[in-house]
Amino acid sequence: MISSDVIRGYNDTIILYLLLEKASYGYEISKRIKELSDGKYVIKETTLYSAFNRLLKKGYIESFHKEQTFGKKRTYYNITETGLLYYQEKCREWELTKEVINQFIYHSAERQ
Amino acid sequence: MISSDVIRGYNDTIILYLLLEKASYGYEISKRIKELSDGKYVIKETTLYSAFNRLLKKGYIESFHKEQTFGKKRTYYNITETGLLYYQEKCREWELTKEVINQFIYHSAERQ
DNA sequence: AAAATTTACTTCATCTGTCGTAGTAATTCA
DNA sequence: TGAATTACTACGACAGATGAAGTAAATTTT
Repeated sequence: MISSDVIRGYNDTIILYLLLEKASYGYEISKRIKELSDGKYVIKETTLYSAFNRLLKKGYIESFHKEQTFGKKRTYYNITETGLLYYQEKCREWELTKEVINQFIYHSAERQ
Repeated sequence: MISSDVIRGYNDTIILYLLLEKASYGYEISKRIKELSDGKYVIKETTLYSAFNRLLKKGYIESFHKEQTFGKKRTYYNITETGLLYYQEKCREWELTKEVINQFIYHSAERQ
């Protein structure tokens, strides 16, 4: 299982990525993360919802409510323009981070 | 610059990697990190020394003093057997983590 | 020779993101 | 009808990173 210290700081990015696909809500996002990571990463509920609050405060996402006659009332989230910019910046940062950490990792065979 | 949240939890691994090369001490390790990362990552002093303490407590490194007639007295560190095992585990974890995060990153061109 | 810089740390307090525990409440499934 | 799933919220604790500040010896610059 993946250590939360590594993912830390990338949960926001992961969430923004999923909101780029489409507006969504907590439960759906958590399912999607598990799905896309092949079950290798399961985000904790509290981590997810505290990430939403952080992202809202920073203005990277917006919340709204859909009219719905079925199911429990959900809070949906949308990514904003600044949220997109932040996401893109994080993607560049990730490439850099990968390079740096790779430098200190023993790679079992030939690959970098 | 690299966000500390990502490196967080990999500082220990980075330090262990450098101690695998040879026994070393704080200042030298910090220089080496900067050097090997091409100046892309500079570890903070307090981060480094608190990492040493953590690693000592876990038994992943050992400290000793070299006899020296020159320079200020240094505390040298060695990696232990369990330290090596931990390092190897972290390397495997890193490969997994890369895969997972990559899944949520927009890659500008074709590469994975 | 004095002053500034570099080397080599230590202590302490604060911040942030993660996560455990717990609770609420509606809806769907058996 | 009871259990499980969906969809959250509140709160407190913890760990790692970091800023600020200080110490002190050694080296380099002026």
